[in-house]
Amino acid sequence: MGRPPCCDKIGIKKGPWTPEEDIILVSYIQEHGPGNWRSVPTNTGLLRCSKSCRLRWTNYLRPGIKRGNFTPHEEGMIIHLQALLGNKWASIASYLPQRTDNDIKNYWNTHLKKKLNKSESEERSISENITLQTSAARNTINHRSTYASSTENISRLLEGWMRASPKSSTANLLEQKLQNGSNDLMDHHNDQPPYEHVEGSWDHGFHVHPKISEENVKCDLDVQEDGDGDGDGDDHHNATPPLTFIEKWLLEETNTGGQMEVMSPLMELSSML
DNA sequence: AATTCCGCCAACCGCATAATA
DNA sequence: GTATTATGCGGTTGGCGGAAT
Repeated sequence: MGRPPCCDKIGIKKGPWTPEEDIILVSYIQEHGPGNWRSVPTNTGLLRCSKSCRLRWTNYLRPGIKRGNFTPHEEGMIIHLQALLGNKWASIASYLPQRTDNDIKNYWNTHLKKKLNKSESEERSISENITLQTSAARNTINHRSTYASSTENISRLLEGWMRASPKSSTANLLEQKLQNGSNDLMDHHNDQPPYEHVEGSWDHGFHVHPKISEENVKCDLDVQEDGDGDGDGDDHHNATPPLTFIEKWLLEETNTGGQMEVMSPLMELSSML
C-alpha cells in the first residue's frame, strides 16, 4: 500500500557534497530535468538520499542562483516581505528568483535580524522619552514578532506602500480586502510565485523554480474571502487578480534593478517596525 | 605563533501536506 | 477512506574560516 520507500537509510552519505557528486547530479538533471528525486540516487549511484539531492540542487547547483552580497534593494524587499509574510522563506524567495530560501533565511538570521533588533532597541529608547505615545504605537515596536499576523498592521504597511506606488486603485482594493477581515496574507503555504510568466531555460542559465512549473495560480486572499460568510468568490476574482499589487510592485522593483527613491518610504516603514 | 571566539552558511532534521496504491 | 511515502518547508546544527586576544 502507498508509495514505495524513499530510500533506505543504510549507506546514505551525509555532509558536504564533493565536486564529483555535484557533476553527477547536474548531468543527471540536465538529462532528465529536476523532479522525481526518489529515483535520482538510484539512477546516479549517488550515496545520498533524495532529500539531500533536491536540497543540493535547489540551494546550490540550480542555474540562475545569485550568490554573494545582498543589495540594499534585496535587503529592503526581504525586510518588508518578512514583515508581511512572516518567516515564509520559500514565499519570500519566490519574489527574489535569484536567491534561495535558504540564502534568504540565513541572511535574515545572520544580518537583518540583528540589524532590526538594533534599530528596534534604538527606537525603543527614543520612544521611552516620548510620553504622548499611544499604547498601540508601543505595541508596534515591542511586538514585532506578531506584527505580520495582524490584518490592521498589514493594512498600515500597505498604506505606506500606496504612498510610494502609482497603482493606488489596486492597492485600495487590496487594503479593503484586508480591512474586511482577511488576514491570510501571510499564509503562503499554497502560494504561487508571481513570476510564472518567466520562462526558465538551460541556455539562458535560468531555471524555473519548481513551484513555477505548477500552473495553478491560486490566491490565498480570495480563498480566504470565499469563506468569509458571503460565499461570493466570483466577484473577487473579477475585481482583482491575486495579490496583483504586491506582486507587480515587487516585480517592477526587481526588474528596474532597485529604485531606491521608491524604496525609501519602505525603508521608513521598516524603521517603524 | 597559538589559541579562542565568533560569524557565516551548507546541510541536516523534523514536521506538514500532497500524492499514491 | 486509509495507510504509507514523497516532497517541500522552516528551524537548527556543525564545520570552516577569519578576527580577536
